[in-house]
Amino acid sequence: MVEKHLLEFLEKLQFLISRNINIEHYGIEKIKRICGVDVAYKGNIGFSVAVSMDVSTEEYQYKSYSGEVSFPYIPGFLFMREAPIMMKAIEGLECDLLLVDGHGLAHPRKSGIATVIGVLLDFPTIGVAKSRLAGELITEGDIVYVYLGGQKVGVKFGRFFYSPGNKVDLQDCIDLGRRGYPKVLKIADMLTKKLKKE
DNA sequence: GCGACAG
DNA sequence: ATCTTGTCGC
Repeated sequence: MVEKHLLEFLEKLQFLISRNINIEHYGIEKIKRICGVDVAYKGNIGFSVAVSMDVSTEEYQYKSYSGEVSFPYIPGFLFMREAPIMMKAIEGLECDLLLVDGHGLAHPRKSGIATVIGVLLDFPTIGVAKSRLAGELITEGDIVYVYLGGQKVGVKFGRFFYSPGNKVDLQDCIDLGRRGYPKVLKIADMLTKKLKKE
């Protein structure tokens, strides 16, 4: 159980982080290497895997980290549970853009796990989630947007949600989403589950 | 009070 | 996320 005063404190940190987001166009086409990070669990042990892949050759390398995870999963506070071990797995890998399993701006306080990691590392990140956390879906033309507080904070392609973490913009999310579910995340998910079995 | 709720 | 077999559908 997590005390109310701690969550209120964490909310303040999230507002601080959200005020430090840099929304700017990156340009998906300029990416040489792309990274993806995911986590799987076996009881209270978390296994995180970060995959770095060359966009043109699809050659990839990965790094993993495992350790006890004590913070519980609380909607809106996923970063406290997974960001620490995700960042350990990412450490040392080289890439231009990092994809995080979870939301970025499409969060109640515009501070999803992809945003937290992006701001802490001062690095370009995009959150890719499998389900909605906040906001409403509005279709405009051929794009389904996630609206929150009257502004577009993400997009939905197929069954996946893409939202800016840091140093990218909605257009980058659209360009990424149109390419289908990122291979690096698929590989990271696969490795993460394989790792916890051994 | 009730429903919603990333992984 | 995880617990879990077969099964309906593209």
